[in-house]
Amino acid sequence: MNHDLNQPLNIDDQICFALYAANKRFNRFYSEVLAEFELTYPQYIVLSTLWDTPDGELTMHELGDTVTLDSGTLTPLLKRLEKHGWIKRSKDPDDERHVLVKLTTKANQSKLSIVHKVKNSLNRLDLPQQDYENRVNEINDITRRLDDIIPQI
Amino acid sequence: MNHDLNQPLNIDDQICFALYAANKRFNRFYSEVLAEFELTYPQYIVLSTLWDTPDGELTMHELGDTVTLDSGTLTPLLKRLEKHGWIKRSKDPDDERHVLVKLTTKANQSKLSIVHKVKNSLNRLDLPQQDYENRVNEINDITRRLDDIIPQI
DNA sequence: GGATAGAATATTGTGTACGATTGAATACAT
DNA sequence: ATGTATTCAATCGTACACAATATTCTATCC
Repeated sequence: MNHDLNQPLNIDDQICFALYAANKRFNRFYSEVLAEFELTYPQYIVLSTLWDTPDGELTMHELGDTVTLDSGTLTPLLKRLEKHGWIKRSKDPDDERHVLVKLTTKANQSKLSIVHKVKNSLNRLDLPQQDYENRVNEINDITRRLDDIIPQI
Repeated sequence: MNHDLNQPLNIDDQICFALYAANKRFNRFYSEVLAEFELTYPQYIVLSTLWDTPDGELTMHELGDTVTLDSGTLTPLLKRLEKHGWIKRSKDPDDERHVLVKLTTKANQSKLSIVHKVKNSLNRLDLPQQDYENRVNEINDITRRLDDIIPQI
């Protein structure tokens, strides 16, 4: 894998190529880190979102809004998470159109060790805190700019 | 789509979530831009790579190295590109294990209008040139750091 | 209160991604 | 020179990602 990051591609495309490549690396990185928990990267993102929710429960709709995924992606992903005992799906008794997604005890108990391992692995990136925050802000700024110019969905 | 980019997720994960989100936006962005040419984003990346090659020809192996994709992804993608007349695949007479991927006349003739449209669309991002280059460098730096810590393939 | 519009999720179809396996062609070692 | 190892590409299985459609439930209007 000797991908030359500085090869003279179309200057205009460089930022998306860079993001495309970096995202694939993170995919591989998280795959390895999460392998022992039998979690994929998108599954971890979903779990993280739930861990950050006060009562660990969201409707599919809210979840989809947060991670920008539609039911076509979320339904099978959540079914896999449920099959492996991370979440429980149930219909909202107040409105049976909604599906409630709730963390299981297993998910709550595993949170610490999973987050710990991810944290330790990411530390090896060795990025100063200030750099780290700047880059997050800059990347999010790009996302915002893209959201502005993409004919809205 | 009211994804709050500043929500208090695990600080350690923020950079990968940011990349994950930004990459998805670019996917959507390029999908719209490339729709009229019946090209997907990864297909465009492959074409771009070939356009940047002196004689518009690479082996699958070289192509895979450049875009970091293996045969499992490239073979079907290239078959689709071939079916739509963008490239021609052929066995290397000197070593029949290699598959040569070559741009067609259609691909060479279409380059200008496709690149033009992409360029114009990306201009709407409205990023100063210096910012643009800095961000590309910073994102590529993250890729390099990840490559360093991912047990090599 | 029954027809209809609207909302949320599920399903289907296409296209990446990638690990693992297979198969064909070449290189190599003795 | 023949058997073995290596190298590529293709194939297979699993898992996203998303557009389009179908399905189910709720709200609304008359």
